[in-house]
Amino acid sequence: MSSLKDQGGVIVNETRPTRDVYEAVADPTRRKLLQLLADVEESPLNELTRHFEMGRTAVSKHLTILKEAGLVTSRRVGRETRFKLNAAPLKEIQDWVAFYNKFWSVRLSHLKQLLEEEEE
Amino acid sequence: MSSLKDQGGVIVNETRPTRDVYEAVADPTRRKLLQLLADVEESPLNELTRHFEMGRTAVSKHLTILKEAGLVTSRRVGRETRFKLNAAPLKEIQDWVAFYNKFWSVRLSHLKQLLEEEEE
DNA sequence: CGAATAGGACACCTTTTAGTGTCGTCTTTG
DNA sequence: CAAAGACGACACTAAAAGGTGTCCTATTCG
Repeated sequence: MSSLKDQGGVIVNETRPTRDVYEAVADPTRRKLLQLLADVEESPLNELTRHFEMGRTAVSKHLTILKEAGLVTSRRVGRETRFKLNAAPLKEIQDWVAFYNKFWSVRLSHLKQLLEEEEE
Repeated sequence: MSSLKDQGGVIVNETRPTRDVYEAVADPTRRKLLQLLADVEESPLNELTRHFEMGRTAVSKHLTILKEAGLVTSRRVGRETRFKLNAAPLKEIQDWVAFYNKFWSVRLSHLKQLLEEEEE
């Protein structure tokens, strides 16, 4: 499924993302996985699973989804599969949310005025 | 339904969010709704529905979810219900994603080196 | 007033999600 | 080399998500 093209180089672990990054990040378990991988920079499934109250299979599925979104890469090392964070796709979310920044700023300036008028 | 507790406070249109903002934003339809509301600043269900290829009921459900996440507020005006953007809860996402910023920055510094070696 | 418009409230359906457990295979290690 | 460890691949399940259509009530408007 995911082609491992290692041409001289660097990561290239997956075909371009097949899964919406917003969706990938919607689940708390998956956010926690990203967090864990941010700390250790590489970790096998077994180790990751230890931090959750669910089975290995479930965690594996979550990691698959993260991979589909391009948020993690994996490589086999001996009998274990090591996962690694790839935060780049999160840029899409950052750009998206940045647009709305102005709205909650504006809102705060209106707020004082609002409070002096009334409440609903 | 939604209690208006104004205890010394601010905004206050809904009981505190009962729905994960990440989840609320995971659906493309709901992101488009936020977009639409960003443009017009207030719009009735009927008008919003016009921009989608789904029934009024479906759009209404999406708006309910956005409300539960605190991302929109609504008020009845005559026979219509007008919805309004409240972007503030998105701050949580912004803060969250900001943390990962450093990871793709690091990546970018590797990129230049990468480009000088080859391209795919 | 009566028709049309806007929308809430359900009941219902199909697909996806998020889990589980089991089995087989490869890798390590005593 | 045999047992244990780490996974991938299924098959399966319960619940949630994302739609639909229908009915009923308020509100507007000719």
